[in-house]
This record gives sequence, C-alpha cells and structure tokens, in this order.
Amino acid sequence: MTMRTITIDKAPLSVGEEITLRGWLYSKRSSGKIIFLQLRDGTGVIQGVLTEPDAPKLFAAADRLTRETSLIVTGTVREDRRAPSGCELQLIDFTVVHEPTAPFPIDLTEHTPGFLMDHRHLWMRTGRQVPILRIRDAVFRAVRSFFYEHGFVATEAPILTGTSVEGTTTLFTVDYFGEDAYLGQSGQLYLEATAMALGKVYWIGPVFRAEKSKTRKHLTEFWMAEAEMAYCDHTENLHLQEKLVAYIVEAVVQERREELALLKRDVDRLVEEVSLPFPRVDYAAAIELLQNNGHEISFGDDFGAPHEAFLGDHFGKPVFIERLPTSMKPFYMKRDPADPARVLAADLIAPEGYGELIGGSQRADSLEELHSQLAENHLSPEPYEWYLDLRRYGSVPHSGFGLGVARMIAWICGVPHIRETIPFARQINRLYP
RNA sequence: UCCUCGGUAGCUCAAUUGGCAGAGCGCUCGGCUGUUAACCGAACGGUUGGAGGUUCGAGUCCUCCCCGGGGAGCCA
Repeated sequence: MTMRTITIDKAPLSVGEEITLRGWLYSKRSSGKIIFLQLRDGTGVIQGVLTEPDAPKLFAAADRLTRETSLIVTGTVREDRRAPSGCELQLIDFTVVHEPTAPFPIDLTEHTPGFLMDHRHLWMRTGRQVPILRIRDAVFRAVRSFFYEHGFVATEAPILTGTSVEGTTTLFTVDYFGEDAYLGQSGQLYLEATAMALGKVYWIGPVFRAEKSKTRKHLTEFWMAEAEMAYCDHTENLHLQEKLVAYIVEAVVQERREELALLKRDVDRLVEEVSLPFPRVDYAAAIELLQNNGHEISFGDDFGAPHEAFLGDHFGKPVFIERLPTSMKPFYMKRDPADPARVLAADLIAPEGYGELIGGSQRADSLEELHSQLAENHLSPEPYEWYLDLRRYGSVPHSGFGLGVARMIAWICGVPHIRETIPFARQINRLYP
C-alpha cells in the first residue's frame, strides 16, 4: 500500500486509503476508551479516531495532546455519518511536531471583539476566519481573471505620493528624505496616466485614509480594485462595473460553496442579488424616494448609513446612484452636459447594509474644465501639473472606478464587520498585531 | 471629533439598598468505547482598568484619567 501525504480537503477522495496529513490539533474530545482528534490544516477540518485497546501507547499520547499542537498523522480514511465532515481518519500513528508551551488563548466558545482582534494572529486559525480568508483569496483571483478576460492590463500605482487625490480626505504623512510624502489614498490619477499608455488598466492595491472613522465599514488601510479605461463614457463605465460585481459573486459561489455554507450565507439570495442589470437611479430621484419614506435629506446632501441601508433594502440588489451633485464630489469628475450642477459619476450601493461598494465617474478631459474645477475646490494646480499634461497631449473621454474589496468580501460572506475580511485590519486604535 | 455602552479570575459574565469576591468555560487531576462548543466529579484561579475622594465600611457613590465595544460624521 502506498502512503500519500494529502490535504484535508482531498481526504473524501481517498476513502479506503492510508494517508498522511500535516496540520494542527483543532480540538479534542475523549470518552474513556475512545478519543476524537479534530485536525485542521488550512484546507479543512477532519476527525481522527483512536480507541484504547487497539493502541494503548498511542492512545495515552493522544490523550495528553493540547489544542494547536502541530502534528503529522497517518491513518485510513473512511466514511462515517457520525463524523462532522462525513468522513474521518482511523488513526494508525502520529508524530508531534511542536507542543504548545501554554494553553491556546482562543476558546471555541465566546470572546469579545477586542480580545479577538488583540489575538488576530491566533484568531485567524479558528472557525469562520479560515473560510473568510479563503473567500478573500477567491475574490482577488476573480477580479484578476475578470480584468484579464476583458483585455485590461494589470498595472500599479505608487504607494508613496506627493499629490493628494481627494483634496479633503486626511492623509498619512511620512518623512521622505526631509520632504513630506503621503501614503496613497487612491491610485486613480496614476491609473489615468497609465490608461493613456495602455488603453484599459487596473490594479489591486492598498490605500490609506487617516480618517478617524469608527464603523464596521471602515479601515485605515484597505485594498481597492481600481480600473481606468480610455475611450469610455459614463454609461459604459457602469456596464462594466455591474458585470465585474456579478462575475466576482458567481466565481466565489462556484468555487467556495463549502466555505459559504460554513458561514451560513444565504447563497440563493446572493445569486439573486447579482442578476443583471443593477438599477440606475438618478440622484434626485433617490433623494425624493428617501423623502417619501420618511428620511430627512435634501438635494445636495450625501447619503448617510441609514439612507444607504434603505436604498439597498428597497431595491434588494446593488443599485447605482448616478448623476451626483458636483458639490459632493472631487475636482476630477466630468460635469453632466445636461446639468452642470451634476457630475457623470455613480456610487454603487450594496444590499443588506454593506454600504458603498464602488465609486466611479467619467473624468474631466479638457484642460479648461480641470483648471476651473481645481479653482472651485481651492486647490493649487501646481502639484497636478503632471496630471494636467494628460489633457495637453491627446486627451480622450475616459472613465474609471474603485471597488472596496473588503466591503465586497463582507457582503459575500455575510459578515457584519470588515475587520474580519482582511488578515490584519488597521483601524483607528489598532496597529497591532 | 461627537454620541452611547462597558472595563470584576486566562476567557465570557454575575454580585440585591454601600455590608464575607461568585458562576460557566479553559488549564490540571479523576471517570466514561461515537464525541459534535461532549458529559460527570474535583482542584486551581482575584491589586474588581488607574489616581484621588466620601464613608465605620466602596466592585457598587463622586471627580479626573486610561482602554475597549457599538454608532455618527467622512469615505470605498
């Protein structure tokens, strides 16, 4: 008999065979002369079974094991409906790789969010965290395949920048050889330049906002998937965005069905939510809709959390709010030719209260527009000269958007807080671990 | 920055009107041949976030500070 080393997710394919697994002891239950070891390896959890009369010495050793002991086990895979995963390993032997020097801090019962975040480096081994992080991987991969399949070129924006994208948002400052530099808050301006070189571009990268936000939807360091397209108008921009969102959800549903089941996500609802097209609602109509449903809001106001929640619930799927007021938005967006008080921009609001998934717009493409809009925002053109060059040399209509990856993952997973959707969340008051 | 709730055993939480500091889980020990957050029994475990104050007496009341959760604003 040949003995193979495999991963736990492949164990159901090896029923009847003798295999080796390398992992960690997730939990242990014993009942006198029979012992159950729950073994995890990152791909899943499987139960190992051992009875005392069969192997007294091995049984005694197993009985002494503590949680998160790393071990290599050998056994025979068999189906058993009493096992949590439907199959289990009849243990033949095991080797301890490392024995923990203290009890593992994370119980499988209950902890406060603060305690869990303090122990994020250990918490991430347990329960829902493994499936969430595997879904995160699937989301990143789906974004990359979508853009690849649609002819986009993967590129990068710098993290260290000398220019602010949004005049208003707070920036993290770093010392750059005696000069102030900032951690990038968006790759957009750089992607506009790159799109003029390569046509259609995207990147997935970290961005930084020094906002003192304290909500379930905000991190100070988060990942955005940003795209920028030359020769693309507002309408085409929205069309691509909805296709991307639906593509990601469908890919994850297909690839990570087991993980979604572990998270008890209502997958049917999720799939229904991404049936195309997503509704397009004019900003003015959205304001009216909110007013008619008892919300205190007027034209020119930005949406607050309750408004976003209402809109998501009302439509039951992601909804574009388009033609937003100029006053709400940054200098680089193109004015609506039909109404200069509006810009050709849209926010994509997620269902189920997950907030804004995407912000996008057609960009102002003439030098005159940009100059006057910089002036209106009280921004000096000087640091933007390189950006203004894009309108001096073969400027074209172009559009782009940024997708908040963590919010996307939170929505797909159905988890309430985005701190669980990234391995190590950076928040106000949290820089460790 | 603002609003709000909280800080008691390693963890999650109790503690009546201001009157002896408690439980469950975990760890340790004992029992149990199908456990599913196993179960049963025992033992271990405390500077009640910090400083000051009121009082015969403070986990409990007062003042200030520190830390955390939730929310708002801002944004993705």
